Amino acid sequence: MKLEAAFGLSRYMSQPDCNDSMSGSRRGEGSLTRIKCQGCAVRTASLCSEVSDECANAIGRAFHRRRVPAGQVIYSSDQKNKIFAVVISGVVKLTNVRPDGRQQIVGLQFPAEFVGRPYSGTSNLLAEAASNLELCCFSGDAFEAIMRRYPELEGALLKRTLDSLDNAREWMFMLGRKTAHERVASLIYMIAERLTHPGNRKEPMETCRFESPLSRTEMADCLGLRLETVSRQLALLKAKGVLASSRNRTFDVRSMSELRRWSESPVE
Amino acid sequence: MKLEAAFGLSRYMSQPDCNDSMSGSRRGEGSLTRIKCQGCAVRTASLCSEVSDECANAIGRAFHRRRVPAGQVIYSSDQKNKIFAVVISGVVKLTNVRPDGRQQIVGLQFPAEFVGRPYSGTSNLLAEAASNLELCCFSGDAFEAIMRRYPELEGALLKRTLDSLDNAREWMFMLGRKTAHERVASLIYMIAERLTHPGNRKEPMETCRFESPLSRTEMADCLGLRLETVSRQLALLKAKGVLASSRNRTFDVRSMSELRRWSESPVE
DNA sequence: GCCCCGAGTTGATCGGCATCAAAGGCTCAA
DNA sequence: TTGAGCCTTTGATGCCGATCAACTCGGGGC
Repeated sequence: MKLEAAFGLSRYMSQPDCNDSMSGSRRGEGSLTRIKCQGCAVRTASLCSEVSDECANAIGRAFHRRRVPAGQVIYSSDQKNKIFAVVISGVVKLTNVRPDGRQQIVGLQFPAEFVGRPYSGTSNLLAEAASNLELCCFSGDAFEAIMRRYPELEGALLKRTLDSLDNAREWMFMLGRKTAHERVASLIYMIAERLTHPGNRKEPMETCRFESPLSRTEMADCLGLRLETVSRQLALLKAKGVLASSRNRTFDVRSMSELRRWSESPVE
Repeated sequence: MKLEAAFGLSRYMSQPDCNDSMSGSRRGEGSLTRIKCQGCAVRTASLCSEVSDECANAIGRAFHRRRVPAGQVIYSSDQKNKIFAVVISGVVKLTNVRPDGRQQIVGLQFPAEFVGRPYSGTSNLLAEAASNLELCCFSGDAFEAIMRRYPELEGALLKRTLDSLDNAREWMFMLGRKTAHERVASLIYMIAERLTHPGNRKEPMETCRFESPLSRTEMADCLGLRLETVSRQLALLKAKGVLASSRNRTFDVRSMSELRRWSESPVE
């Protein structure tokens, strides 16, 4: 018997704010979590995999699945009710937006990664669905209660936050010191790597093909460039044979090693 | 009787690698930590203030004080023995350096802040003393042992790591979207704020004066600019009356509110 | 088929910061 | 006092990416 069927995609409603009716607060024996999470595509890579069974059960009792269409806001700093989530599929973008209209994408959360800001900080970020999403969501209260009860969860979050910080600092180098050509190559390389190996870091395939979660404007907002510049640099990479010509959002990487090389050498 | 005297600056040796002889592993009753940490300038703001007495005692038993002269490396990614520390005084810079010579400063750690990367990640950072430092140091083994024994420490670290991530993301906006003029104003504002209010965030004074921990080259490496550009933008800020003319590393801010305004508006 | 609309591409020009160059100022030592 | 060496400032010029503008492409509605 396939347990996935009972929790498969067909059960999700298309309304963005509807919760899966099987989730919620019904008290469960230990095996409930096992059943609920069995079909989860990211269960071996997400933070749930790092905590004790008891903590995992508490998580299993509190989450609800949610689908979010591309473009919809997941949270913004001006709303009070916090939300936390693990990305099941799709990509979340974190944007720093200013009153004068300038904006910078400061983070992308891929499947198995965590979304949300515990201990409300000073940051002023907007989290949006870059593509259609499936999320494993927690209300702020529920998640914080679990965190207080199971400090090990803080440890798991700490590891992931440190990884995010490493990523952010790598990105800072790009924003401060790389040329436009390197930036575009870096972004495509990063997306290819993280889309094809969610959660863990393996050697990437030499060729790959994927749908970009980002438009040209969004790529530019990631890279500190304008969309015209992104477009030109993509044309250059195609001319070099690193990318194959394909439709707008479809990327066809012919050589990941070449792409990586271009992402680190300033000359054209 | 002044306890500070017993642990005052006069006891520090000038050799960078010498440890304070009073620190170390002598088993202590609860009050030992209280005595050792009593004179600590950052004890109310650092992460030690957020943990239980028992955990604080374990920390108190494990640390050693260390002075580090400006310019010296604290840790680099190629060395295996890890180190962790709380900054007592001075500023630590975290630099992302590449083989081709390009570099970007991706973090500054001020007094009361934490230095070190638990759970060794993928990042390739160099931590150096930007100014003369006093550190409260832990060996990698000692610190990780305490962390395993007292998970609450992970919670305290999580809070600080999340704050660092917020800071990094704010900095990413600067690197991606601000003009040279805004960048220089942002940096001076940030340094002034953090130097004059170590640890906590209050409204800054309208005027202030401080010694910069950074040379022009280092400021440029923070901002993704060249040192000549930094110099020109500083001249502009002086011409506007936001900064008063003073010697190279002495900054004399005449109006923090004006400085903040210039750090957010793209026009000159 | 038709138009419309938004996203992306390509071209022409502009401007801000980098780059190259030289001079000023401070510290230290002889 | 003088000169060396380093950091910083200031000036002249050039280039990369921004900006403005026109065009192409593809999809959807009628």
